[in-house]
Amino acid sequence: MAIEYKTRTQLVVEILREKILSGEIVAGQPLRQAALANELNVSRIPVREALLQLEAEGLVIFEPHKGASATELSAAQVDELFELRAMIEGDLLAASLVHITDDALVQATDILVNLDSALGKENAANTWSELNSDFHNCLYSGANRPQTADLVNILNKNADRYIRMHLLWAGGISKAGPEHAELLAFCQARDIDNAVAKLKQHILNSRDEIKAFLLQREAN
Amino acid sequence: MAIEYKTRTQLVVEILREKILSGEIVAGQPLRQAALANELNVSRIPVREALLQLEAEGLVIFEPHKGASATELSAAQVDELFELRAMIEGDLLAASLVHITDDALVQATDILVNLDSALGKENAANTWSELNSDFHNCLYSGANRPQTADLVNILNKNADRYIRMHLLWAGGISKAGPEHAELLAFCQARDIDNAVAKLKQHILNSRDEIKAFLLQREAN
DNA sequence: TTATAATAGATTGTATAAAATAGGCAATGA
DNA sequence: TCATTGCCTATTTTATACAATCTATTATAA
Repeated sequence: MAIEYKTRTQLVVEILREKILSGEIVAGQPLRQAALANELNVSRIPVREALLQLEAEGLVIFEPHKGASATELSAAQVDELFELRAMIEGDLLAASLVHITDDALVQATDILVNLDSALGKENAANTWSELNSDFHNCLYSGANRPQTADLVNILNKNADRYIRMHLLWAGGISKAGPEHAELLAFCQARDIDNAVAKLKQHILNSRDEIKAFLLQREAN
Repeated sequence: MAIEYKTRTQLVVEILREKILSGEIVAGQPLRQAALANELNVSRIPVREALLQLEAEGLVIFEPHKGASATELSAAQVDELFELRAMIEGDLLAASLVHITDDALVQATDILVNLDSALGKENAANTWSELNSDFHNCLYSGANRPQTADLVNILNKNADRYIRMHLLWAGGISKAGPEHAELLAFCQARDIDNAVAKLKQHILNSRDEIKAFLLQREAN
């Protein structure tokens, strides 16, 4: 297997994204380029370019001469984000199920097993959200729509921070386990209508749980 | 009206985007940082950062140590892009029409007048596509979904290059004029279902025209 | 006391210079 | 002749240095 070369910028992107998603960098907090460069032992240029990339992902916002900061979390944004996801991912799943291979479905089953067993473990949030993303991407693999898949991944990178926060708080999206199983069953049966309905319901359910948590927190 | 400050990076973004959209920079052509910096009379750093932003918009692709190039145009991409637009913009319009103000509709009417008269003029492609974008955004102004609006604008920046190309070739999207008028009429009547249907049809029609052109060109 | 202007310090934005990497070409050996 | 190796050049990537801009604080005047 070929090793893939990574530029420092790319490494910094990954580190910062992880810190934002995990909550180590809290929303609204200004991101000082010099401090980050010092901490990561690189110059400011790769840090700057990494922040620009994260801006494109929506995790960071830039203001000229005022610098970057992690974007805020709000219930309104969650609403919008998860509704977009429900619509686009629903469409993507429908397109995918027409052509999806048995291989992909077997792979999805495997991921699901790991997903369930990940919940109790050490740093559940990281593993869980990664596997969760793998599971969904696996189901969309038959769609053959690269641009839409990219878009979904960007939206998911944004949704991820909310999901992780909720995982840390409540130990998990309560209904996710059974919902995943049902979704997979519909997919295996190539029952497009029910699969799409279940997927949308699944996404909107997690929206509701996360929103309830955020509203409660905003009240404080 | 406050003038807005622009960094050199932002200026370079605008210039390069314009060159790609207008076709002056052709797809696949490598974009040499040093040459661009020289031409625009800035250093390579702003050029680099501008290219990174354009990558986020999908107009440019980066390969480590090989540099950037304008992305290729293909009929398959048009299909995906315009179907995404039809879905998302349809949803956005539905959400918007519930709350849209009369002011916004009057403004849309004005834009439409300019749009029609722009067709014959000097550099029709630029003006037309800008006004076209304004018109659509105006109709979506009631939705109050900033994240979705951002997404739509990114997709439109991508679609724009195809639209401009087609404008240059055929003088215009043949059905756009009457379709815009019909769409606006449904919006003024707050007839959500028909408005959304018309919008989707409008987007998918332009897709068909553009795809036909691209397929013909690819055949050569 | 309040508001406005001036100044200092910090931080970003940009330019220039140095280091790292990829791709091509010539030299060497089978 | 063909393949392999090492070197050279073009280009990107990163570092350092400097200039422009913003923020907060202090001083001044109404």
